[in-house]
Amino acid sequence: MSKQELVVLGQDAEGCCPTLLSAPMSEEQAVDLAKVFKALGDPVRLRLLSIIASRAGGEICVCDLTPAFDLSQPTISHHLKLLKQAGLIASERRGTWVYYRPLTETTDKLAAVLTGPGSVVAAASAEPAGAAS
Amino acid sequence: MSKQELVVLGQDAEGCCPTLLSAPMSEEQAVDLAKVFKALGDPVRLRLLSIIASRAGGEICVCDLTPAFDLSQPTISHHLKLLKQAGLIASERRGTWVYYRPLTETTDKLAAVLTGPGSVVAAASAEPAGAAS
DNA sequence: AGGCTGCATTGACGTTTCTCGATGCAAGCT
DNA sequence: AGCTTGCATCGAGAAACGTCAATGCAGCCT
Repeated sequence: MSKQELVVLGQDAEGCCPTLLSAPMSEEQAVDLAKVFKALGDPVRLRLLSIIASRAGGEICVCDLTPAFDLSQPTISHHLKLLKQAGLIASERRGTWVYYRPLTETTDKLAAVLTGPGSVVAAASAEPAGAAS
Repeated sequence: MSKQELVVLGQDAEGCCPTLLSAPMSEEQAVDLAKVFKALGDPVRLRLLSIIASRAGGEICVCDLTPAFDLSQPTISHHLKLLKQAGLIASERRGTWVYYRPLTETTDKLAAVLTGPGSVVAAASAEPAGAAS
């Protein structure tokens, strides 16, 4: 149970105001947030996420994902794992195939964190949705 | 002139729709976006940015920044450089001191990119502001 | 059962990143 | 001029990361 999906980012432990820009953040907060941003800090993972998220049905089979890259299958699998651990996507096995779908709660929260108090985009509500298993 | 500040993210070369989640992104787009996210993918830089951005006057001297961390001065300087190259902060020298200030255009655009079409936070306008120099 | 296909895990290798002490440079001081 | 202070740059060493071929495992199909 050492490498679980990050649930953080949801409950802002300190008590309030999910934002990077309005107040100095704690070391702990920073460490957790950095994990998610780090997951987004790679072109392959960014493209993977964008492909998964833009999928009409809301999910996509790995078998359709792998051929979109000039990379080996284990490499794609590795990147998917990191995205999953960051709480950005979720997976489900159905028969022989594994399907991935985006977790928009996480990206929404990230967007809120990036939105300063004086910003064009006002930080909308951002209620703590109960994280799934 | 090899290591300039990233201006990207501003003009979406392909033509439209600054979002990660509504359509697959090009390799080029992904590479540029990844640089910014990578800059945010470190706890120290995240805290640096949050301290800089939450500063009332809009700017802060490096001399006030360094003692906030258990790191050497060169290390802080290095992280500030990366944040600057990512277009997240800007610096100005005044006399002996160097002051840093946040570039909220960049974080705003990141937030927009992270906001999917069906999201709680609607992708606000996001008109292509003329990029500075 | 035996074999095949889809995906994850392992182990290895080269590259990048983070950190430091040492040094360099610019600006203000005596 | 010399000294001191604030910040950046330069190597160097350790750790983390991205990638691959090889292997493992689960679920189908004869």
